[in-house]
Amino acid sequence: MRLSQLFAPTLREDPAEADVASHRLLLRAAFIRQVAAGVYTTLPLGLRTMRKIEAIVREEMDAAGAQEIRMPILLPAEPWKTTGRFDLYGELLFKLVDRHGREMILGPTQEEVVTPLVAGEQPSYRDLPLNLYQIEWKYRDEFRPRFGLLRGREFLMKDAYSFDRDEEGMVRSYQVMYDAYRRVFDRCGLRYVIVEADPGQIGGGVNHEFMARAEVGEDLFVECERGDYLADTEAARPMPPEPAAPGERAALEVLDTPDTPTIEGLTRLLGVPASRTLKCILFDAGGRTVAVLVPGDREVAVPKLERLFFPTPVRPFEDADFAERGFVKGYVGPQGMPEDVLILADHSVRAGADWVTGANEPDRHVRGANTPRDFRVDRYEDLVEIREGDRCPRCGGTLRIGRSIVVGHIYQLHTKYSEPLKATFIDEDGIAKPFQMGCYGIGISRIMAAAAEQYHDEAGLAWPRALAPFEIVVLIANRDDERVVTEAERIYRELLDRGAEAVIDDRAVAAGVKFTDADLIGYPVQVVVGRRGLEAGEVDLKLRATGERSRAPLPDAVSVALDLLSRAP
RNA sequence: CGGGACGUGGCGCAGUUUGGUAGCGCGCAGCGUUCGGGACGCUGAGGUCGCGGGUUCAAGUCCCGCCGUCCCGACCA
Repeated sequence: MRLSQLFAPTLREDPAEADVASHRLLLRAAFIRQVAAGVYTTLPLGLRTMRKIEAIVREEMDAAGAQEIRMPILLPAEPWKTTGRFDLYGELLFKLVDRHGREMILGPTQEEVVTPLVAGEQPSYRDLPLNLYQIEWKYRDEFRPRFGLLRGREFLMKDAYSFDRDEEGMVRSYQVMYDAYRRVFDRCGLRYVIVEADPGQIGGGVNHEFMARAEVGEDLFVECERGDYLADTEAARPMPPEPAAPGERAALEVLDTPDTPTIEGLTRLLGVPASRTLKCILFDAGGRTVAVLVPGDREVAVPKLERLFFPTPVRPFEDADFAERGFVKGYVGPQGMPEDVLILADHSVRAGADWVTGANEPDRHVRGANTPRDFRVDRYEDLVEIREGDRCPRCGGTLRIGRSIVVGHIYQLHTKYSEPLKATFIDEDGIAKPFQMGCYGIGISRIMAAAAEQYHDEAGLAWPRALAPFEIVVLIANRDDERVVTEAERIYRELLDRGAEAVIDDRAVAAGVKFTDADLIGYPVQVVVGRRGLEAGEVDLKLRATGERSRAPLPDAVSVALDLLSRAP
């Protein structure tokens, strides 16, 4: 490719709308342009990088026995109502109505399409296992698109779906994908971790997230300092603390605490640490009242609670609920809870005693609350949001929190979709059974942004070889010198002949512009052909990743450049 | 959806406080000089100041409404 012909309008200054490095640099280096909030055009350079990611994914998916198909983006809403995801996704779904008044959506994933597709062929157990995948645009009407490609409303995703006759097969298919995913992210050169995660709106059971480490990442994970535990913060379960030693307990005492509905106010008024207070948070789970107890310095992890009640929806009490069900907002305590209220406590509550908590009347709290004397706990569960410093569930070591970008997520779905969609196969015993399914996503466009986050410096992008739009740039430093141009063209030709993805910067711009653009776009290797070098019979080379510069005699320029490329990350 | 900010040539910004000729840098076009890390001179093109309404002799500037974009939060791959 000749840069004089490439549509690559680089920007000299940082665009006003971009904040994070990947967004800023992908715009400046002419990989993408914004069209609307969370919607982007991919320019030639960006397209090349994205296709490299696609190619890696295709190769690994095909090698793992998956078959590529292409499904529509525009989908009827009906099957989504059948599986319940129409309401579950809610506002996050892009919805539209066609001229006949039919409800349609733009697909955020495609379980509702692929499941009937496979079931429609009335397959036999002999046709299984089956794994179908596609690489297509996905749509989610995010509340707040941000960080460029990292959270767009339109994004390119590889989604795969496995169909098995039994759970054992499904787990096997899952494992095959798990291994394929590791190869994909290894080949992309990403620094990543694999964690147990929360299934979110896809639902189902066992699932893993592949998280690219990044300071700007929106997803938090915990890792043990000793390296034996990794988990998404939403799924992480800290080691429960030691139960409080048995012994004498304080008497229950009612205190006047006017105008202190918050833990913060309470600690100030009474001079006790928040960890000695007991938070009693009320939820509604399908009409039933659920009280959740956690120490005052901790937060309830709502996703954990939701999983406990899945598929029954759980929501926090609203103001009206308090009044209707006879609770005093800001002064709720577990003592004297009605029998039909389910009281759940986090394991950490076991570690405390003589709690300060709400008295269930306005402007009053109690001190010295103890279970089972003063209140009951129906069940102890893991219900707190994990935080830095919690103990590792495996070894008791200290847990740290890291930030990351989720680039892949795989799920064991069991019959979550096949059952409601009545998607069955005929088993060996002649009986129709629902498929055991798994689904597997990779954010293609997000990988490009995640890699940009991991591979950049002040000067611009510095792609790992596998993702670079071009591998080598041949830079003509003196365009007016015929010998320089001739040599540069010769080196460029030879590089192409030897299979390198080379580009020649033959633009009629100052050499400085070419250097700056080369650093900004991030070709792994730069070959500079100029008068100064030619006079010494040499070309200059630069390895973008390290900034390392070297020289090579003219006749060896091509092989030295290729050698340097092979050393690129 | 709650809080905040912004919207002025292609890009980055000033001008809005105190209403009165629409500016700067970069980029773009032409000519000349330059030519190894974003050169220089001269000439030139390019703006319904996000949109609509209102106040005023007069609105980029004041008022009202809307739209768009970004940041924080809630939510989420």
